[in-house]
Amino acid sequence: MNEFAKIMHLLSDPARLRILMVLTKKELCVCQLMGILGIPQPLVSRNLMLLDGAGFLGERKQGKLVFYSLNRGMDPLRKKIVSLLKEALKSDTILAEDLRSLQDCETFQKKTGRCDMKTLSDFMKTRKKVR
Amino acid sequence: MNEFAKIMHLLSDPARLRILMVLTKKELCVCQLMGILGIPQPLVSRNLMLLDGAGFLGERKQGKLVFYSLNRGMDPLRKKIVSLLKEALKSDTILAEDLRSLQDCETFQKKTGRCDMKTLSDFMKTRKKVR
DNA sequence: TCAACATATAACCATATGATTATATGTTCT
DNA sequence: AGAACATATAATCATATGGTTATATGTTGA
Repeated sequence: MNEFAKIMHLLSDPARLRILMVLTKKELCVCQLMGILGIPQPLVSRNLMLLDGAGFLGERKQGKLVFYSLNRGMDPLRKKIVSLLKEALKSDTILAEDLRSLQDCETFQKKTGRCDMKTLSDFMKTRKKVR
Repeated sequence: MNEFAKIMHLLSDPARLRILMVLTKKELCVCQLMGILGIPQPLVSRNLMLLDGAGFLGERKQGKLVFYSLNRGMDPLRKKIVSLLKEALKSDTILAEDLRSLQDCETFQKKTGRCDMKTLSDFMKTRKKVR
């Protein structure tokens, strides 16, 4: 009961929901998540730790970067929860915007080959203004 | 996104989860819930209001008593959430204990025909000691 | 080794929340 | 109408949490 309540609480924060949903689509590092979601780095990190600690994520280090992704080996309950989230947020406007930002971030990186916080977050800011 | 996060938060409290799960089995009034869950009345009331306000419950007044039950007309999302809760808490020990208390409460009321807070909550206390 | 960078952790504050106590509302029965 | 009772609401307090700022850790490359 209490364990399940804790999972629900974990998923009661929009920032964490957004992170989880974006990671559903693609493995991402912290700086990418910052840029895509427009959330400050310590907050992204902490929420990643929380989601990771609850068994939802996996991580992979590559040099300076730490890539987070959906944990492949989630237990059935968590899998069901993630399915429910996807379904529930299928037509969510904020998530839709996040996924567009993800696209933009990818094309930017393909062009520039860069993944540094400053360049990326500056780019994402201008991008949001353009729209 | 934010609306969904609010639903998650609603379900992040053990007391509310217990209330919702017990109401899954049977329509109950506030005093019955008090006795079964061992939760003080204002807390039961407030949590019922919250669950009701979020569309999970229906209520029916009968004299002094207010009976709450699962809302039949829940939207598909909420129905899925409730199914998930049932599944997730299928073998939860606290819920199992609550359901036993529900049984005891029913047999007590069949015998005595009473549903008053004092008698019921006194009985439930002795019952818990007996076990 | 030092500088630059990505990420993690710590410290802090304002706010939100759950639990409790007290009180109000509303119903039944005499 | 008044007493007894069931439920709802208000007030209060301690705690937990999200957001922010500052700092620490760890990696890369000069």
